[in-house]
This record gives sequence, C-alpha cells and structure tokens, in this order.
Amino acid sequence: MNSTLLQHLNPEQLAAVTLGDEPALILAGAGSGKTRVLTTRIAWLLSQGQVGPGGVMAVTFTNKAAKEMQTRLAAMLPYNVRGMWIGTFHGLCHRFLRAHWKAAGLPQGFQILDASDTVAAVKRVIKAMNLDEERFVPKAVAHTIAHWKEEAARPKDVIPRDEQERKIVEVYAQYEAQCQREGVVDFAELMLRVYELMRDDPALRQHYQQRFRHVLVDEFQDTNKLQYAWLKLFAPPGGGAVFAVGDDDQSIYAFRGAQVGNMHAFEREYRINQLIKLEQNYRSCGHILDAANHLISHNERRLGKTLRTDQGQGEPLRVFEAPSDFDEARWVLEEAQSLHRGGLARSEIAVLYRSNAQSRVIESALFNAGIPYRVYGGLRFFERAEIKHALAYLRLLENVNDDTSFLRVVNFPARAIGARTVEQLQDAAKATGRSLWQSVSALQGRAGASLQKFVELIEGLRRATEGQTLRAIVEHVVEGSGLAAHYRSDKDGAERLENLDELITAAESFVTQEGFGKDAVALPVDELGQGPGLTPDADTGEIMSPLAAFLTHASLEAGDNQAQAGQDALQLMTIHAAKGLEFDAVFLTGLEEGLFPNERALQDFDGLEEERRLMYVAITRARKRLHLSLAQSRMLHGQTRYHVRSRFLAELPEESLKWLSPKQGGFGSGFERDYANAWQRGAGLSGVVGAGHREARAGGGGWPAPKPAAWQQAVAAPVPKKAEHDSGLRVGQAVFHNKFGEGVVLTLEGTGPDARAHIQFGRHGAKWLALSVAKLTPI
DNA sequence: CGCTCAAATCTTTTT
DNA sequence: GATTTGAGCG
Repeated sequence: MNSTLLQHLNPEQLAAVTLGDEPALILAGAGSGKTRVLTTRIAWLLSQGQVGPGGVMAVTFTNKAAKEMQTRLAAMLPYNVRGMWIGTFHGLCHRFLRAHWKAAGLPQGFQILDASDTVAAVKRVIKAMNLDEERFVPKAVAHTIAHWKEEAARPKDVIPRDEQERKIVEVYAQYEAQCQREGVVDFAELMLRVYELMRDDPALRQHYQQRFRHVLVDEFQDTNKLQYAWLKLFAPPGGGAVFAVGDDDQSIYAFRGAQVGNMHAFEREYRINQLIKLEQNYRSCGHILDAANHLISHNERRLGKTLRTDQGQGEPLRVFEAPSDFDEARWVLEEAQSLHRGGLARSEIAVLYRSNAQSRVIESALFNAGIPYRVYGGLRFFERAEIKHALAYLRLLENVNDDTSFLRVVNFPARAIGARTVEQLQDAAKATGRSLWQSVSALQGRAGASLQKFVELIEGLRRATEGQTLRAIVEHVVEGSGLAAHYRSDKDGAERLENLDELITAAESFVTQEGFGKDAVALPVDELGQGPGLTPDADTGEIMSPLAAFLTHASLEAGDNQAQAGQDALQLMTIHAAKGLEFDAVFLTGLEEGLFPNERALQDFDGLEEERRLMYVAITRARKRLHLSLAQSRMLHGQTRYHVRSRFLAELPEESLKWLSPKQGGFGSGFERDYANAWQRGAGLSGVVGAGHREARAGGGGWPAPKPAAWQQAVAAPVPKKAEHDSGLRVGQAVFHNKFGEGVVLTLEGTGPDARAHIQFGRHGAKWLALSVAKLTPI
C-alpha cells in the first residue's frame, strides 16, 4: 500500500496499525480515528504480504459500521472487498451457516426470524402448551430464551431455579423443536449454531483457525458472552492475532447482554501487555470535549482515558429549558434554522433523543414549518405489516414448512379460514409432528377445502414465478396473493400500496446492487474466487437463489424507513442509532430525570452508569456545536408529565455551558432548602432516585458515592408558573407525608382523580402516590 | 366466519 | 398515542 496512508497517523495510531502478529487491545476514544485505524490496519496487513484478503476477518456490530468499513477499504485496496469476511457478527454467522448448513443440521433454505417473528413463534408455543399468557408473557419468555442462548445454554443445560423457570425451559425446548421443524433460526441461534459447530468439529475449527490469521473486532465493548466465546474459537489465545478495538465508555448495550467485562477478560486471556490508548480526538471542539470528559468522570467503573483535542474551545454548549415539549421542539427548529442560514447543511445537524416516542413532537414542528427532515429508526421498512405479509408469501415460496409465514397469511387477505380452522390444522400438525402445510390434507369438509385452495394459491404462485427475475417474482406475488387488491379496496390502504410498490423497487435494486443475474446464481463471487460463505473446503458452488438472498437481507437488515435520499434534511434519531456517527451540530433533547436517565434503566444493575455512557456518546457526536434542551412538561403515553432537570446537566462543567433560559434560583429559595433538608435527613443517601430498591442489591459497596450537591443543582431552578400541575403541586416542591415524612416531588402526571406524583422520600426512597388518596402537605 | 368498534395494554435502546 | 385484543353484530 502506499505509505502516505501511514503518514497521516499519529504515533498511537501508527503503533496500532503496524502491530505484528500478536493480539492487541486498542482503547479508542470517541472521534479518535478508530475506523481509520481498523481499515488502515487491514490495508497494511495485506500490503505486507503475510496474509491474503481471505485470511482476514473483520467483525462489527452494526450493518452501518460494516458498510462503512467496506467502503473505506474499497478505496484503499486494489481489489474487490466483497469477498472478504467483513460484516456483522450475525451477518458472518449467516454466511457461515449458508456454507455449512448440512453440518449445522439446517435445511438448505433456512430462513431467519426477526425480533417480532421470534416473539410470535414463542407465543405459538406458549399457546400450544396451554400456558397462561399472563404468567408467561411471550415477549419476556422470548427474551429469556435469547438470554440463555447467549449463555450458550441449550434447554438441557439450564438449571431452573423454580417451577416458573422450569416451564420456561420447557417452552424453550418446544420452541427449538418448532424452529427446527420449520427450518428457521432466530438471531441468537445464528450465533449459537456457529459456535457449537466450531466447538464440536475439530476439523472445521482447525480449518478456520488456520485460515483467519487476523481477526479484527470493532466495538469490542458491545460483545456479549457468546460473541466473545465465538471469537475465541476462531482465534484462540495463543493462536490468532485478534485486534480488538473498543471503548468502555461507549458501552451502551449492556441491556441486551453486552459485557464490558469482556475487555478485561480479553486483556487477561490474550495476555495483552501493552494496551494502546487513542486519546487524541479529531472531531470535537474543546468545550464539547470538556463536557464529555467531565460527565464521564462521574462513572466509577472505567478503564480510564481522557480525550484531548488540538482544536480551539469553540462555542460553549447552548442550554435551553422549555416550559413544554412543544416549546422545546420550536426552539430546536429555530436554532437549527439559524445554523442552516449560517451556512450549515441540514444533513450536518442531528436531533437526538433517548426514545423513539420523543420524535413525534419534533417531527410535527418540523413538518408544520416545512423543514425537510429524515427520521432513522422507529418502525422500519421491512417491519411494516404489509411488507411482512408480502415477505411471508415469498418465504412460503422458498419453504412451505415455514409455519410462522403460513399463519401470517393463511387468512390474509381474508379467505374464510378462521381461528377454528387454523386450530384444527395446528392440532393435526402437532399430532403428526409435521408442518401446517403438510397437514392440510388431514382436514376434511369446508375447512379442508378452503385450506386446499390456499395451498393451490401458493403452488400457483410458485409455478408462475419460476425462473422469473426477483422483481417479477415480488410483483407477481403482491398481485397474485390478493394483497394489492385488498389494500386497493381499503380506504386507508394507499400508503400501504405505496410501500408494496417500494418493495418491488427494493427487490429490483437489490439484484443490481448485489450483482445477481437474471437466474439463480451463487452468492456474489469476487475476483479472489472466494464467494462469501463458500469456503474452499465447503460445499463450493452452493447455490442461493436471489429470492432467498433477498429474504435474508430483509430479516438481517430491517432497512431504513425513509429513503428520500438526496434531499438535504435534518437528521432525527435515537442516541443509540447515532453511535458511530458525527455531525457538525447536535441537539440533545429531553434532558429530564425519568426520561434521560431513563427511569426503567435505573432499575438495572449498572443502569445509571450505562445511561451516563449514553449521554457521553451523545455529546461526542458533535463536532462544532452542541445544544442541550429539556421540557418541564411533556406529553408522554397520552398524558402530560412533569419532570425535573436531568442530573447529567449538573455533571457538566459550568464554564462550558451557556444558559439561554434563565437558570434562576441559586440556593436559598424555599423548596431547594427543603429539598436539601429532606435529603440530608434521609437515611438511605445512596439511594438513586426512582430506584430505591437498588440499595439492597448494592449492599452498600460498589456504588458511586451520592452527590447531593449535584442534585441540588439539578433541581435548583424554580419551575415557572406555567408548568404548575392542576393539583397545585409543582415539581421540585417539598411536601410532608404522614407515613413517609418529608419528600420532594420529582414527577407529576395525570389529572383529577388519576393524578399521581413521584416523590423522593429520604428514608423510604422514591414512591408513586395517587394524589386523590395520599395526604400531602406542602412545606 | 369476518368485520367493526371499544377496551385494554404498553410503551428504552436493537443485531 | 398506537397497537393489539375482545365483544358483539351481520
């Protein structure tokens, strides 16, 4: 490779890039050129001639990151990077299983269940087992099963702790059998199958260990237990050169099993003697970095690192406290417009929020003002009902035994196959252990006849689409299934019809993008002669139809929900979705206790620290400008709620903030003093607001010391009259309760008889009280 | 059997 | 607020 690529690296980056064949752990701060290091490292390795493109595996966490890496590498390398093993954990597992489907015990045309398919499948099992859905909530059970899978535990490995759990293990076993019967795998199963295959097949293991001389892992802090174990099979300690890049401060997926501890484990198990830290930030101005450093220093459990920048201090952070979410949205809009007028492209401005539900107000403000915007996340394209219906038909063409798809469309559009008929069919299927499709002939009479007609419909579709292009197949199925007709006759079906049209377009462009010809071809084959998944010793030349590939694409990448590319639009997304991205200007909205930090997150062990890391991620997305805002009242879940300022605001350096709304108060006015008193007198000082029970779990040790001072600041500003609740109470007000003593109002919601208040009592923790019942005296 | 309307429920983040 | 479930009617 040409050496100019190396010339632009700083000493730490250069050291990381040119490391030899040894395992390495790179602690890469936000904006420290992490992706650049990863890609340059790959290019460097290849240029050294020690390893070919087939000998490198690079794993990322998101599709976005994988694509980014591929694009950058393509610009650096003289050959097609498509054939290289660069992808997400799940994407690579899928590739692996397509190559080794036989050894993995899967049918060749196996399909992937997305999150909602998985819940639906689990729900069917629960129903079939006659279990109470109240006690066995499908979503929760699905989550538990996924959790077990991430522990590499099959049903036989789980030791149930009680009767309830014993039943769930039974559901797990049944669910597994069902998936196997139907030829489908869920996300966790993709990982687990590959793990087991590698673990139990020495020849296969040896082959891949020899093949992948270099394994690079991005966002290592987000790996879960199974992913780490998986990694160790491909590149064991002492054997493979694993290049792990991560940032413990940006670990924001613990809620779904990510273990930051993997970084420590890696350091130990791979005997890393020298951890490389990338602390030079190339992204943000001084004030922004100061804020980030200051905030994250409040976390206890860190590997420790401080970002620095050569850029100037830049503008201070602009902070605005709005009376309502509506006002907040209007402020964002006005500030964004002024930035835009100042010469900033709209696409360089991001509006971030903690949860998707918060986008609505902002969207409507932008919409009414006629400002173009683009929302990421939320309900995505392939998750829409009409799209899932169409996909279900397509999946049946590939695999008639896919019961999930069968059930989804057997009576949609309505064709007189009701719940009773389906039930009978399920009974018949269960009795013989066959799929629903296979059991159709078991039913006689009217029901059997209508089912038979459905079978004929699918078979007709299959005959008619044989040998057709992907576009033609999709088009034909949308029409032939009756979906198009159904939505045409539905007065609200116009949008859904448009989406179905978009699906046809997507199918067409998928073929061009993925390089598929008109006929079924092998997976994209590159000039290196190594198609993805088609390893030399595997079933070379295995064929995957364009349709199968398209279906996989649909379930593995849910796709963006709006594809109005080209237009310069404001970027709206959750903070999670913003990870890995950067913008000139960032608006961070909804900085309210309960929202951010999220009250539900505070229930979890390490919840607060994870929320703080999330805040850290949000701050470090900004290059030049950062705007922070909150609303005193907010429409949430259909009712108005009142919140106090997020504690995170009090954890930012005062000198980097510029308050646009009056940051009045200071200490001395009534309720703050009372609040401080109530706090001081309370026994459980280590209690975290909204999560009193954590004290017990914490057992006194390991928790960050309470910071009452910060808290007093957080609630220091008096709430203007505007935000007064109709009960006469205000957020931040001190009250007295006969049983719980003195407390401070944190949140108010509901009206009249439904009015409730979340109140922080020193000794008793935070409690929700119904105002119509609880006797509260303002003090 | 299927459709419509009302009620109940759940709302953090996602490969 | 939005989506899913349930009751009642055609």
